[in-house]
Amino acid sequence: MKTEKGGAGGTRPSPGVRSTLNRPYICAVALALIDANGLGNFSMRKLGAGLGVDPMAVYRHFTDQEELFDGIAEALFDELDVGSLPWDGSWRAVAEQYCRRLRDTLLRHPHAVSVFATRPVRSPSSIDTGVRIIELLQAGGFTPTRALQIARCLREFTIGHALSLAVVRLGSQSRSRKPAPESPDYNILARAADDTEIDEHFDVGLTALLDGFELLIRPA
Amino acid sequence: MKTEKGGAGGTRPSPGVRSTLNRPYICAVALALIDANGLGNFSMRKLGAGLGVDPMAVYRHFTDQEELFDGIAEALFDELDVGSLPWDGSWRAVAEQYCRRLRDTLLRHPHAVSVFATRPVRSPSSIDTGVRIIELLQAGGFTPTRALQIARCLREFTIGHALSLAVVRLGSQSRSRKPAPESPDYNILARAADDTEIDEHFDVGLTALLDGFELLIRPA
DNA sequence: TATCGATACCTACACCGTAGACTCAAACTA
DNA sequence: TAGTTTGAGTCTACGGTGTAGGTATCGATA
Repeated sequence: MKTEKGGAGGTRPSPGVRSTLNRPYICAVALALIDANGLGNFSMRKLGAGLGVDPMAVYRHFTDQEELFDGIAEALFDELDVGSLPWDGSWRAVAEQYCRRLRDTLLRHPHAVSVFATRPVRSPSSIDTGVRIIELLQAGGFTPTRALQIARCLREFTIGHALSLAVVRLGSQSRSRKPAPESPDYNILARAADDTEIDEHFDVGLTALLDGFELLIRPA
Repeated sequence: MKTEKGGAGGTRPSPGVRSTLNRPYICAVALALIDANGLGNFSMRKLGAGLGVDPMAVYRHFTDQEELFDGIAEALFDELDVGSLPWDGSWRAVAEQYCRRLRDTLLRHPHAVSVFATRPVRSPSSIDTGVRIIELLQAGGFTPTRALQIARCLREFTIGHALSLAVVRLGSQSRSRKPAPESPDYNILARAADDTEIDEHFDVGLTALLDGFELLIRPA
């Protein structure tokens, strides 16, 4: 086991025998492992195995596990494909689509949501997106300060929602199930919950938030 | 070191020489350790040391670390003191105070926010609070389904905000600082950020959210 | 006093992140 | 072409982790 194990490189020159590892590819494999086995079952050693490489090889490309996780968060952000947002439309359309895509992307990787939620993403494309959204909000009539506040609120609501949903979905596979309707524990909360899909409230919250922001520039 | 080490019990009968461990006390010590040293430096062994007890003693009271963290989350929730919320006031007043207190409590324990954010809290007092808030929302004119959705949105926004803020505050102690104003990286985002305290937007978002919800029962 | 249950202790195991020294082939220099 | 450098990947090893399983000790009960 020396030089075969083909497929270590994403877009590297010599495609034949063995291209070198690179950050995006390592992140993609790490994310796939987390998706498949859960964050708790992820380790640098298993990542090495998944890459067909010595565990320490990863440390040539990332100083530590923390930095690897930063890379995974950036990969998740890139999966949004912000470039295809309706940048020509209203601030509201962009904000809505941005939040929806962020939510959908995160929920596609429920085991990795907490990785994304627990660090600030500072990749160029992420910063650039932030700038564009704020410019759009300013063009829509918000002050610079207000625009920044709104952008932060939207992001935090969306991440909070995705994290909460991922936690509930993954937890209900192994944790306590809900009580039967005859039980005294079947209270008003449970009854309402039975009538409500657990993820239906995102639209409600997002709309409320956007409506509320609109009141700031167009008072009723 | 056998039977002294006084102070192992919170509100236990025999206060003299050595009372037994109990869940609330263990959680309180664990939380204090996390506050002091960070989540990454916490371990069951260090908890044992902090309690003045063998590390395995904790396993008499919690089946594993996960369950201990569940207990910590419950302890954080209890710190809210939901009993003293203005339950006689409007749904809006209660919702606002609830979110504010949740936020303040979490930010008092920045290293523990992710512990709270990554599990559903199912303690009786937490469930009871959920029920009361939903009843109040229904009394305010929302349908049961809508009430549940609103409660979830408020909770998720608040947690998302607290998590994001905690991450930024803790991260900026050791991570990259912001660029100087002359730098080409000092873009519109950084400029707006300089004029905006990082935590000033919570009120903006919360107000927008509540305004938006109000539109559902009192259309403009 | 004898018994028992709960509580805390101890040992040990498998696994973790990663520091530091290594091999070895490709790339550059003379 | 011969010699050298560089850098990716390997190997070993260390101190730490969660926790399973067995043991000792103490208070309450019979």
